[in-house]
Formats: sequence, structure tokens, C-alpha cells
Amino acid sequence: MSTMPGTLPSPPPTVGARIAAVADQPSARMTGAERREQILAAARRVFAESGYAASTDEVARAAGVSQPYVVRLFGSKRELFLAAYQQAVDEVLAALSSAPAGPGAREAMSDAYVRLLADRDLLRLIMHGFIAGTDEAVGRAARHCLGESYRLFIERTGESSDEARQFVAFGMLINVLMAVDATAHAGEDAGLDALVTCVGEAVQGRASA
Amino acid sequence: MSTMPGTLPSPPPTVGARIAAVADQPSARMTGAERREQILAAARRVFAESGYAASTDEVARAAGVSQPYVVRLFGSKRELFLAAYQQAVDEVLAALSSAPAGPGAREAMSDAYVRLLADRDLLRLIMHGFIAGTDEAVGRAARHCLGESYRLFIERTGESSDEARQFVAFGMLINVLMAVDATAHAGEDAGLDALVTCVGEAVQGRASA
DNA sequence: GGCGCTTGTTAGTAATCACTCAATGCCAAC
DNA sequence: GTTGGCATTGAGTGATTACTAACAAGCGCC
Repeated sequence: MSTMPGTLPSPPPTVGARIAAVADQPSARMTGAERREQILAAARRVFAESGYAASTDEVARAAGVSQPYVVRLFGSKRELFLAAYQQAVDEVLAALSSAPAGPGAREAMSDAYVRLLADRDLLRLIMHGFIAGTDEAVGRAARHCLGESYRLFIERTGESSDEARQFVAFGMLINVLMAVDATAHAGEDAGLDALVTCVGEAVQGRASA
Repeated sequence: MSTMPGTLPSPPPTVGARIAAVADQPSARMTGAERREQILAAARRVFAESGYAASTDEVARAAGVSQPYVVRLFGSKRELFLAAYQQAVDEVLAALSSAPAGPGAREAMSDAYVRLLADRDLLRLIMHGFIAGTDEAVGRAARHCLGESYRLFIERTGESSDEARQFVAFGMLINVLMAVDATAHAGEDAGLDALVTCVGEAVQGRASA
């Protein structure tokens, strides 16, 4: 009773405040569903950066809760990753599906995909799933994300399979350029700079034309 | 003195024989350079499968040596990964550079890239570097690999930057399809199956035409 | 105003990690 | 044939891991 545990007189000296950014006060009581959502958002950020190799402790600190609580809410680290990944796939496919069929569908889908880049974590997490390999459920979700993107393009635009392949291929190129942080390292490699410029022009041209 | 440490009456009971496949007899004595090459080859396989998250112990077992020896030969796990990754990047760029400039350069470069697929580990390891993120040296190598591929295409074929962008983008699509093991999961997703077919036709057409 | 459920914590555990240390056996040079 | 250097290992170390167990506190409900 001498040290009341609820008051938390000093936050963990230096380590706790690094990631945080979600909950400033040490986590007011929430409903389970709310907390689940919050942890899922944190997991998305953390897993996007380090992939499945990220620890549940990192996710917990990013969410502002204790580490045992995140594994309790999700059962295991694997299920947590899977939930975050499935949500990411759903978001990507929802964005592509938002384009109405008919004329202009191609531009709408391109725009929708480029808008996904605003979230630095979403496509990065998707990329991690592409090379997860070991986990069959993640692999299945990743394959579905790829296949549905291709199928949706044909369904909405009515264009040829070759055009659809080029659409998906261009998306993968954008993914990779974002994953390697190409724009942040301008001036480092002349070839890469030229590639980034060319991709930028293609995005602009396709968006305006 | 009662138990002589050098005799080793029984090899480690079950764990040592799992991966092996490189050295059947427990590793005859080699020169340091030879062993380094052998370990590098094992690291390529192991890192290609699990990325940087793979353990030095896995690499050691795959190479048929003890785990302390692999970290001693390379200084640290990070340097080992870097050496394996740099070698992979060099191989990719050497393959692309093998195409002579002038007419037919495009087909030669496409063929060279497709031939890289024969090694299931090479491009998979390259992919892991794309999303390494944390390690700056790996990121630099990955960016160089991308930029040089783009630059080489323009240099050898003399085609437009848009054509070069499509070439690199197609390469990234191939990388991803191989990473998710699309062909091994045929029948799982109709869209993906169609995409794989379309990519296969494009590769065939470009190789023969 | 106590009771039960849900939210959340601290403390602990067994496994695995990269890395270090000290030693052993092999080969070649003198 | 002894000595010295190189290849290689077993045994350990401290840190980190995912996960468990037990308990504490807030809230609705009668």
C-alpha cells in the first residue's frame, strides 16, 4: 500500500515514451473492442516497419498497454499479425473496388491506389506479407490481394489482360520504391532518381489525362 | 579428466541432422576462404527463406559448421547478411549487364532476368532487402539494384524511359509472384491464376518474338 | 453496498538469440 | 619432432522472446 500501483508516479524512465504517440495518459479504461482496434492500429504501424520480426512488446508500447494484454486480446502474436494483415488487404481491395465500372475506371483505380500511399504503413505491411512465406494464412491473403487487384482491374475497366498485368506491375513497382524509401534518398543513385522521376510523371500523366 | 572433452562419444542427438544437406561428414577441414564461400551460400538460402529474422544457428546448420564459427568468420550476423545480399545484388546486375547493347538488347535482358528465376533463392533474398528498412547498408544496396536495372535497360536498349519503367515494373511483378509462390498455389484464387497465365504468356511472347 | 464481469497489470518461465571464451586438433615450417 | 598458427568446437552469458498465472481495480446490477 505504500506505493499505490494505480497512480504511476513516474513513467518507465526512458524507454516507454519512445513510440507512444497514441495514448498520452497511461491508458484510460476502454471497452475491449476499442482497445482491440487501438492495438490493431499500433500493430499495423509496427509490423509495417519490421515485419513479423517485430515483437509484441513493441506493439504494446506503441499502443500504450502492457505486453501480456496484447497477446491476451489476440490469442497469439501470429493471430495479431494475421488480423492486421487481413485488415490491410481489405483496405487495399476496398480502395480498388471504390472505382465505378465503365469509362474512367482506369484513372479512378490508379488514383485510388496512389491515394493509398498517403498511409506510409499500409502498403509496407502488404509487402511484408508477400515474402512471409512461412505462414500459410498470410500467404493466402497476400495471393488474394494480388489476384483480386488484377481481376478488379479487368472487371472495372474492361481492358485487356495485358493492360491489367501492367497495372498490377506498376503497383508493385510503386510498392518497392516506397519500401526502399527512394524519394528520401534522392541523390544517392542516379539511376534510381531517374526511375523515381519517370514513375512520378507516369502517375501525374495518368491522373490528369 | 574423468570425461575427456575431445572424444565426443555421441553426436548431438537429433537436431544436427535436420538441415545439413551440404556436408555429410561433419565438415572436413577447409581453408578459411572456402568455408566463407560455403557459409555464404548457406546464408543465401536461409536468408532468402526467412529474411534477416533467420538465426545464425540455421545458417550454421545449413553450412554444416558450428554456430560460433559463422559469426567469427563474418564478425556479426549483420555483416553476414550484408555479404550475402551484396553478392545477390552483384549477381542480378551481372546478369542484366551480360546483354550486349544494340538491337535485341531488350530480349536479351528479359531472358537474362527470367533465367535468374532458376535460382529460387536469389530474387527472394533481393526482395527481403527491399523491405529491410532498418539497415541502411542493405537499403543502399537494394536501391542501387533497382536504379542500376533501370539505367542498364536504357543504356543497352536505347528505348524510352517509359519502356524502361515498364521493364523494371514487370520484374517487380515477377519477383512478387515468385515470393508468394503463385504457381505452387494454382487453383486457390482465380484472379491470381489468370495473372500468372498472363505473365507467363508475356514472358514467352517476349522471349520468342 | 456488495457481487460478478471485464479491463488491465506485475511477476515469472522456458526458449531462443547473437556473441564470447577457452580450448583442441590439424598442418606446415624449421 | 617440436613449435606456432589456423580451423573449429563446446560451453557459457546476458539479453530478448512469446506466453502464462495470478492478482488488482473499475463498472453495472440488484
